[in-house]
Amino acid sequence: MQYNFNAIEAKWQKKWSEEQTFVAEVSQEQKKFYSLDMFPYPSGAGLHVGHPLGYIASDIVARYKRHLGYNVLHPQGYDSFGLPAEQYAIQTGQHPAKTTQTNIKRYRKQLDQIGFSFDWSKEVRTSNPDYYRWTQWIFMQLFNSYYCYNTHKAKPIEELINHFEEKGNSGLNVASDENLTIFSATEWKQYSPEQKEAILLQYRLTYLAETEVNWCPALGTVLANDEVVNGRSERGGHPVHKKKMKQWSMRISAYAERLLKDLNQLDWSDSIKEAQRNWIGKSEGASVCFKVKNHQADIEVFTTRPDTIFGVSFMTLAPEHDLVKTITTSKQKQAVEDYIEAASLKSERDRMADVKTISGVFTGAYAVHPFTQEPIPIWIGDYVLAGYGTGAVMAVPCGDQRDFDFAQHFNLPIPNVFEGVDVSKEAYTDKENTVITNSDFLNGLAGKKAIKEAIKALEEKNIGQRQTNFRLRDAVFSRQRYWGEPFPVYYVNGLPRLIDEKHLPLVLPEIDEYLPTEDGAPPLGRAKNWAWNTQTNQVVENSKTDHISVFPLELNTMPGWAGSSWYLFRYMDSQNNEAIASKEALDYWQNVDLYIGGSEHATGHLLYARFWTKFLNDLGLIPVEEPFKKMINQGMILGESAFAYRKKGTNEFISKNKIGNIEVDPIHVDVSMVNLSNELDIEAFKKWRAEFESAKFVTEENGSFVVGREVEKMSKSKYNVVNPDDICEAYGADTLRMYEMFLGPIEQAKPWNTAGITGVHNFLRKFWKLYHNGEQFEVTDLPASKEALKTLHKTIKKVTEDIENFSFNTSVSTFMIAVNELAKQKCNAKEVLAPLAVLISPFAPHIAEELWEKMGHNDSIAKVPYPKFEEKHVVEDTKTYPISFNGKMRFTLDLPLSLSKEEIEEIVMKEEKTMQQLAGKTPKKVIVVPGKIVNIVG
RNA sequence: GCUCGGAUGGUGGAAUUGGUAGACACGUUGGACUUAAAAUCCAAUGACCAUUGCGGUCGUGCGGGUUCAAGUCCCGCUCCGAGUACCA
Repeated sequence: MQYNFNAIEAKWQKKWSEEQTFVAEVSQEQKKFYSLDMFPYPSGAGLHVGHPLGYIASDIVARYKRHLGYNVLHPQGYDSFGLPAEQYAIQTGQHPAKTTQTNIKRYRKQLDQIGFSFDWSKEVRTSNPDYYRWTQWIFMQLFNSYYCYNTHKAKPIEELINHFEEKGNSGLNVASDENLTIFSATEWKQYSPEQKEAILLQYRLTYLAETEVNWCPALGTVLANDEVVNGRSERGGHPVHKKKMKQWSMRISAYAERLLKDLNQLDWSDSIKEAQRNWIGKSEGASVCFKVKNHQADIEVFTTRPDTIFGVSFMTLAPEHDLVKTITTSKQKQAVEDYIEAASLKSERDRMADVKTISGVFTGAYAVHPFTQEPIPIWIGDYVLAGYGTGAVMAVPCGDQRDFDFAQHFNLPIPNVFEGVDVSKEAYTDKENTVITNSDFLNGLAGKKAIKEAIKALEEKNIGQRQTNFRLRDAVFSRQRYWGEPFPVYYVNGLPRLIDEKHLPLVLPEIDEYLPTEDGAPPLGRAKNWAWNTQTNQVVENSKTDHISVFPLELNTMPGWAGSSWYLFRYMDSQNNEAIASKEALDYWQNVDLYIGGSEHATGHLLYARFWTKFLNDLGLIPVEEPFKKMINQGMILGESAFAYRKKGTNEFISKNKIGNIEVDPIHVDVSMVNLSNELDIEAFKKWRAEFESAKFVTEENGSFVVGREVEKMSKSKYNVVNPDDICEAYGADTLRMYEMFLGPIEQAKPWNTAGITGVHNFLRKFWKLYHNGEQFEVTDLPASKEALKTLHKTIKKVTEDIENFSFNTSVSTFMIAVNELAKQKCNAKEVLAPLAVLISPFAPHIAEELWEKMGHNDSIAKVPYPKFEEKHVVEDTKTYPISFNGKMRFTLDLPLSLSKEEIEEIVMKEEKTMQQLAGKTPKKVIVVPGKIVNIVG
């Protein structure tokens, strides 16, 4: 009988959906297991073959846990706000909601076709008002909270107001902006409501602040670093420069210590935890205050090496540092301004990455060394970043390589403060093994002791103090985009007010074009109805704005990570209209037992979700402090990107072999427009984007246009996406599932390649044939042979271990070996074949269901108890020993496992082949490891 | 640059604690079946030397080291991938 996978798979997918096989409800009698995937962004390119890799793995575990008797929550949804839909809207004029809807439909069809055991009744979409209502609600809770360092918890802002009313703002140990003005209770009471609100914003967990952005005047918008290439916009090649903008920020830095500490309790890979540790970047040291000569100003720096303070020979400020303009001398003014202008064109990443080009300008001003009172020249240099620490460093060239390089480049002195160390060629950065010299009271001290003494002196002289710094910056939360959650905020006299909870969701308004306004306001500035009437609590026409009862609404929207920071809780009770989820559901499902997704989210999504979880826990809204207990990071399935090369600054494309010395920018082209010989379909390319319609092409002699290829992340923005649909069609979902697992370790990245898929497909056909005799289904009730039972139990053991270790590729191999063996043994005993079907059902659920049904069962295989491994079927009494000479295996010998070390040695030494190998020589040593190996050393 | 990964046959990969390197597949080659093809089945397949058989040498990105024994541990590199704070 033919293995008709298309029919079988359609049949069972329909059945699972009709019978709601995988719907999970809170059940106090059953232990829970929450298996979650990072939900997809429904891109126009469709689900690509990289997505299912993780989904298949989590589905295998979900199905496996059901066999073990767990109540499994395994939901799926869509991260459906985001830039690509908006970009598409700009290009085509279609509403992002509409294209998103279309894309979701396609994703759903593709997901269904792979046979996942998702509970679709719990689906969420971050762009649904029913969902983002709660995202807005959480934003409001953040706005209404501050962070107390004494209790290590977020607290209602009212408590802070009470404190202000009683004691002013001194003596508080709470998270806030820097540069606070200290006020008394009396002063607080005299402040106007506007002044009070401005002060409170300095404490709220989400607040407005001036932040630097990449501003592209031609596009009238802010660009991600990603979208800026060599100081120009990726789209259109327009100039981009740094600009300060007032934006919402999230005070994640308040949680830095907890985010760091609680990593220890997570069952995540060490590498991801390490990445988060480094991202949070806790460093201990001191803040030091340098006076500026002939100015009132102070420059504050943070250093982890206060012990080297006598090695300071200059200071470097970020070009954007506030003081630069005031301290620069008239003589240096022009040079400094030019430098600032040049630096504003560079991206932060370029500034960090480019250590070879050393640049900087002297401001003409001097600081005063706090101990020696010597003047220290103040420079600006783009290796110092404004958003980092205080945006200023005390440069110690003998102890820091970047400072050293800077000093050497500009001929600045390099005083040595390390005893017996040569610093003429490079800086000496070892903290521990050094003794300080040329440093007054620090002379002769070493390591931690020197640091401690330095800090003590700084504190005594009141010019600095011990300080713990975090690299983690507060997260900018505003986007100048249309397709995101609107802020539930309106402005009274320029200060933010929240609309009342009752009136959520604040629904995204309609606009005529998805572009910024002519005067550079975000797209929501185009909305005709985007003002808030505080009388009726409704969105009304902008023209009604009177700043008395009708006020303008916020024009920014929230970033992509807002909706994904808490979605795991919404799945528990996704239809709830009263709360993010019911208490009952939150208490039962707790948090995610297994989270599978890419490690590229290591420091983005995974940190923000932890932050929001902790915050919601602080408010008592959820019972857990961490969202994801265990996580597995699937390696990326990489795509082969295609590039067309555009001559710099033109709209002329040059075929790969014609480039020669011409300077070109590589531009991603959609892989679907490129054939197997790497030739581009020029007509399709021209139609692809308006800007290419008038492009010119330099082709090869034969008229073809050749593109470049590179293996990269598979991503819509790289236009290199390959879909799983064709594979399901040609080989079936079970084959796709097993093939993706067979490709290699789940955590390892690999380029997509379908070369081996027939092997897996053939395996499933062989598996099917085990249960058949020619055209007839044939499984007998006769007892199985000893060998067959051995094969089965060996397989149970290995596959189970592999699932527990997330080593799915080796379980597929194990199934292949089992089927090869059972086929050889001509086994068709139900005693073996029934448990085998259960064993394979997490991997290939459709074929397993079908065979299970044929074996006479009416119910789904999904919740059938997992087969039990029995040791007695697999015990071995002999071992094939490798006999090595000097570590090289020469022959093998079958010996009983019961033999002792001495007995083994005796037998081996008597063996004729041993004599041959030794050729009359006496061995120096014989190493016998029973059950493992014999090694004879000559 | 910095942070985190990775590198094993022609290809994807396997190898529990350091203990027979290359399981399982793909591909290739040869054979069976067939009028033929497909499908299926059987055999060989790391490289090199030898080949009548027994065998031997080299071999896990590169260079060192530890060990009776290293793909695995240590030190130093090279190349590739991811992240780098507005792609998601």
